[in-house]
Amino acid sequence: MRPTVHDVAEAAGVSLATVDRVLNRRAGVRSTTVAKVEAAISRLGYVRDISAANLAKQRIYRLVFIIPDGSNSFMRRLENELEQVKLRSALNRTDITVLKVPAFDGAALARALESIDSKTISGVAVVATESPMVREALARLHRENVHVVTLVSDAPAFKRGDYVGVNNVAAGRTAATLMGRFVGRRPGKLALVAGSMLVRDHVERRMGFEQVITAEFPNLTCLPVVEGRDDAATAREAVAACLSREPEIVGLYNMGAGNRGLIDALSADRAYAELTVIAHELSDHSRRALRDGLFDAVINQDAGHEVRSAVRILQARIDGTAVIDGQESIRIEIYLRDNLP
Amino acid sequence: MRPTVHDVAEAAGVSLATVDRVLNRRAGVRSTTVAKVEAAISRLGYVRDISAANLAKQRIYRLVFIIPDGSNSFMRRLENELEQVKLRSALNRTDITVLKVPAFDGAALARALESIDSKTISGVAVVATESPMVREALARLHRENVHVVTLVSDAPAFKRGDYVGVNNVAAGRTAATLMGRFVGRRPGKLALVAGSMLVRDHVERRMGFEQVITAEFPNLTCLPVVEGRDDAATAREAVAACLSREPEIVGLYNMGAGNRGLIDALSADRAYAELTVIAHELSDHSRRALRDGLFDAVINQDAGHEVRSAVRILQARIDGTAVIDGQESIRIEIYLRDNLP
DNA sequence: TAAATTCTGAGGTACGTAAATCGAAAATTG
DNA sequence: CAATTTTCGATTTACGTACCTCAGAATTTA
Repeated sequence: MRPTVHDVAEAAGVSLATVDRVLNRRAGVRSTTVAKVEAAISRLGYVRDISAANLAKQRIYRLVFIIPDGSNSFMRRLENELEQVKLRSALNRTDITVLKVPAFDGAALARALESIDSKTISGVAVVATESPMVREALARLHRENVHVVTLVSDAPAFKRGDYVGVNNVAAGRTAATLMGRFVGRRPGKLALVAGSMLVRDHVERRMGFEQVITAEFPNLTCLPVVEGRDDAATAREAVAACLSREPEIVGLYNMGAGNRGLIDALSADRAYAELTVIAHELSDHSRRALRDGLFDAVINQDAGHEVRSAVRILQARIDGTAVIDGQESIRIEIYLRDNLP
Repeated sequence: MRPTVHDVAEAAGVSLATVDRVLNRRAGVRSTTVAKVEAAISRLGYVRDISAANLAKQRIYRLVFIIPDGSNSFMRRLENELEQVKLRSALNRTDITVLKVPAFDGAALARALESIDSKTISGVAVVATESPMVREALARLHRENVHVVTLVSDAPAFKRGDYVGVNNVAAGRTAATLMGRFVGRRPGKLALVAGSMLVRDHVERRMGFEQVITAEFPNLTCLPVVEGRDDAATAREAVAACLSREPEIVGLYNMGAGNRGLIDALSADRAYAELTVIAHELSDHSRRALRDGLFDAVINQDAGHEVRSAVRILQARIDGTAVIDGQESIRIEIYLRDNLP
């Protein structure tokens, strides 16, 4: 049977109240007495029963998720997964509020962060944009003991919280290796498609991609990035124009959203079936494209995993328990038509 | 605020004891009264507070994991992950017992299953071998309300539990697509290495692999399987012999354990660096081989994820709560040197 | 209608912890 | 040494649920 506070009190030769004061770091206990209690705790191997504690405490994990508004499909997937988690959140004494802020707007993000009341909120997960105001707002939260995880886009200047997401440079490198290996030795050009080069993710993916292509596949050259602006029609036009302009293209890397437009453009001409196409984000569209042979590989990060990880990490930080690294590390997933989940 | 049993009792116009009887399916409640209570429950959206219930119930999730003994490295990884989970299991009121049984021994497995006391054990996770005795033992557990998940190797005849693991045919197909695409159009032979063809996983992976190679890469032919017997020295000898015997080999697929021997054999001759090598299981050895360019890709299933999933699923079945499919589905992971976690 | 049986209510204790009060004891200060 | 402050003990209530008892009400059976 697990030892309880009563056992600890008895073993330490103090009263239950004192054990409680030590456990909850309340004042009014001599340091020698603290030591006695802690000795008893470790001697007995006492661990606090968190569910009982939370029951007594009437604890509710009040978390806030801040994600960008707009049409970015990954953000919409995150939002959708958050809804799923919210449906089950009552079971875990967890209350999640989702705040949507305009994308690429540091000031708006900072305002959202400033609006968080550290009296009632104990954890924040945020898709961070870099800016001094944001940094200061995050620092304020940290000072006021609100735990923070940065989601998807790491804010490198803020090192006091956890990061949930992938390394996008590595994701770009992964795409490049697949591209280079799939294309083979023949020379040719590669078309790069991005939603917008304002998105940090896309910048990083491109960097990783070009690094590897340049260093390891000298037969291939990257064309300037085509911007699809997160819109199917625009993406379709842009890709179609690029493909007809450049007959030597052997491969295409879509580093962001806009798979639908890309698929439309590729479906237009049967000759394009020869192209090696690598895209990001597993969705209904990209799954079908994989099955149909239009896409050769899809790089993905699991939005559901990210949301659940963020919640688990925040809960662990609030409870003061350990996080399981293996469980919370987000993978750069590679999908071919054969290993679709 | 969440509604409690008190609220339900009041709303239904009955006493707390009656609500309790309905909730816990105790006898002695008229069906009309049951209906009244259930109406109130759904009207208020009452959900039982599981941690409070478990506290009151003094519930401990007593789980048994049965895994094969022997040198299979994936099983040893499972065992290791189980140890990690056990370290944290007190926090979750979970008590895990690990039983090791001889590999490939249906009778021994059946005996282990029969030894499980359904009075004290509420969930079993088992790496199942197919056999009538095993099937009967699993059916007994099901009859006695012990929840079962089959781990890694699905026992197809037993459909009353959950499955945690990957589709190994699909894993083999994935390896084949990578192989075919990486090798390119040049003709050649492929060496296949297995631990032992007694292992169901390896049989399935081979089937998937050969399916895809035959159907889609006519330039490639698969050589007969080389058996490494899960032993580094044996594997090294067998692979080296095969490689020197067949000069036309362009690729090598190791569908099971024995990466260490394989790496040794490949390191012996610099000419082998040209080979496309795809292996299973991400370990220190295979990571290094990936980094060094000796391996081109590694297919992996996350042992930690599988163990944690099995535990979560069993807990959910015991509590009668829902399982989150996206969280519990095990992925066929592809690792290149660029996306190593 | 009486007797037997089935339902239901009221109330209690328990699980392990949190948090509070209040008085007593101990330590520190002047 | 007295006055003050700090430390500690004993006890209580509460969280939401489980499970028990016992008496009384409602229903069914004889």
